Amino acid sequence: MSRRAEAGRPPAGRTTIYDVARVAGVSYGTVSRVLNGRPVGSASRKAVERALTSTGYVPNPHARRLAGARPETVAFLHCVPGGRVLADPNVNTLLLDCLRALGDQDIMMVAPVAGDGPADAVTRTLAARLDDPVLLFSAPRASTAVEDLVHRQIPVVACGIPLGHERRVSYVTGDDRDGARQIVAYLRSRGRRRIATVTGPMDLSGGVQRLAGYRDAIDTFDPALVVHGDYTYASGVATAERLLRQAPDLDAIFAASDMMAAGVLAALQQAGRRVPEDIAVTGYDDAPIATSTRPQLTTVRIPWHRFASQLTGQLLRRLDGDDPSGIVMPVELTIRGST
Amino acid sequence: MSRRAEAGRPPAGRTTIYDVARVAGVSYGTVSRVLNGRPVGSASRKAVERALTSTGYVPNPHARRLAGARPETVAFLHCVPGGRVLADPNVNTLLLDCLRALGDQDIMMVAPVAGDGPADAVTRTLAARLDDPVLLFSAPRASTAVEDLVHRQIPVVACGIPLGHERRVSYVTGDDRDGARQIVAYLRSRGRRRIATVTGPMDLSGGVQRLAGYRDAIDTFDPALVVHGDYTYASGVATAERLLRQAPDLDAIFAASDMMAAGVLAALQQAGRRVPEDIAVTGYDDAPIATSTRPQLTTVRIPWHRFASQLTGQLLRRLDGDDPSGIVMPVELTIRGST
DNA sequence: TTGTAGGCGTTATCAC
DNA sequence: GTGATAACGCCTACAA
Repeated sequence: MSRRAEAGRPPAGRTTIYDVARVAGVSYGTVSRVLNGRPVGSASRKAVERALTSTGYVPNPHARRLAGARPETVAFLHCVPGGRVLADPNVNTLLLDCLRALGDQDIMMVAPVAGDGPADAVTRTLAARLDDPVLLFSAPRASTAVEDLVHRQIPVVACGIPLGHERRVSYVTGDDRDGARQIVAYLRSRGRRRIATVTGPMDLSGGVQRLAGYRDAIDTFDPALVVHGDYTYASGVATAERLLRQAPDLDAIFAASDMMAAGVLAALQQAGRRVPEDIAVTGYDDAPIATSTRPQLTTVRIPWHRFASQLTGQLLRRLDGDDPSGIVMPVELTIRGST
Repeated sequence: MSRRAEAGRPPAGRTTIYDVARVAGVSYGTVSRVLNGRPVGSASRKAVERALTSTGYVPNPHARRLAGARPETVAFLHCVPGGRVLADPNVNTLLLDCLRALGDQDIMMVAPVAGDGPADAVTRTLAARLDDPVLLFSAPRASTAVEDLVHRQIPVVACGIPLGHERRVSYVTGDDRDGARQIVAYLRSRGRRRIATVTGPMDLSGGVQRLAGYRDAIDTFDPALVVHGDYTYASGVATAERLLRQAPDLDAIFAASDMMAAGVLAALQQAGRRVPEDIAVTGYDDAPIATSTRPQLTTVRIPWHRFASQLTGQLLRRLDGDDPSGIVMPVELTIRGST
């Protein structure tokens, strides 16, 4: 006796492939073939299609997965504290593009919902129960969540290099080191000599690499010219104030994100310094805000659309069984009024 | 030959219940029993537990579902235009509570991710691919998404009465009609005679019922005293301005949400009307904002915590196979300075 | 082109 | 208590 019957109320089981087969007068194999677009005689095909709509058949995704079909949903995981809100415009852009591309493949995106708490703990909890392939954003080096996902053999594609897991998860990243190098070199070419930098988080590849590029390009390294931010506007304001105190003679600030650069701009204005006359300012990302500050930001443009398409490409490849791999996108200097 | 093998790389199949059984030296039935907390001899149990950790076993949720196990994830569906952001503080509160309660049952919550577009179209797209039980917020009367979910026999629990589907989806709602009645009656008892109302959307039960309660409680109905909002602050501002124009002699405004009431307050101050001296204002919900306006809002308190626990209760019952049912929560008047 | 036997990893129901 | 053994719904070789 089926459990459903045992439960004591109308069977009401969803209609299965078998029901459809019976109605159509063919074998269930044929129905499956129609469902998967395999060659089928036009007579049977027609019969099946009729039966399909007349019975209101809906496939059971679990049975599908169990039988080895490709996952039809991917999870979007953003490892930021209080991470439910998509404050990051870059992520937003990427997300929309990916959504569209995945939709074309009949794959939907889903985001695990979490309460509040320490970022890593929350992320880990979420990851622990995930079963779908994961699109990963902002995973810090120490993330135990990634560890867990990899161990459970869940395909992961990261945006940016997943520090500590470079070989086990696929990723797409901009060439951060080169971008930073370019922009700092440009500042020097314009005569700037005391160039400070506001870095991103040092447990994210972007933070590390953009700092590395900065060091590549400057002449002599002065610790007083380096302060650490977290990509947010607020941290741009705070770090700029600190820089002005500890290195009042600086003549340029390279912020590792446009959001921070905007904060830097605000702080400088507050302090009565003129941009770019007294101090040149640059950002990174070419986010929407880069053109709405005043002056507009010189920055490094990341090709977001191609970036997104590479991301979904990586994801689809992993779904098809390919091994993890990394892709580095070239970036390009974009000069505006802030320098 | 399995597709995995066919793909030409190490099988690497996740460890199954069979593997565990082999390692533990018991039958896989026993492993399953341990996994599900059924009675098992302490010797075997110990062996299984050891094997479980030594093999790093992780259950396959699809197989589980297919075999009839209870769903371990529910979907959170919010039918608002551009619905990704949780701007609504009430929803937020409910969500956190539900999250916790469901977590206790080892159920996780997931939100389908959508791009932009007309609310109903987006919602429908999302719903169409959902397979988990759904926690539904703000579903308008005409929602085709609900139609689809119900047809596919997916358990749905709504917050508020799902107009048009009252009998086929479970719900929890506050007693909106009674709440509105109470608050308007209170206004009258304080001598107010020209009482206007800013309603919620008329395709949501809250909008309809709170208006009905208003009509129950007033003396004579004057269409000039009724304007429609959409629960947002902005609509509170706009509708208040309209009311002042079309009924300059009003002496009270009952807004169907605290957010709108806050907007009304702002508009009245702008217009130079004193609250409560010239015009009394009330809200609905007892949202956080109700105590941060000035004056604070007289409002109708919905017992959010009990509400949330009823919501998850309804959900769990549906998961256990119970039929859909509705629960109406009593509400209570909360008097503050705005009246 | 079409039907049929496995198998995917669990749960639940049997006998033992 | 414990071990076999059917489901669950679908996909895919393989045989016809």
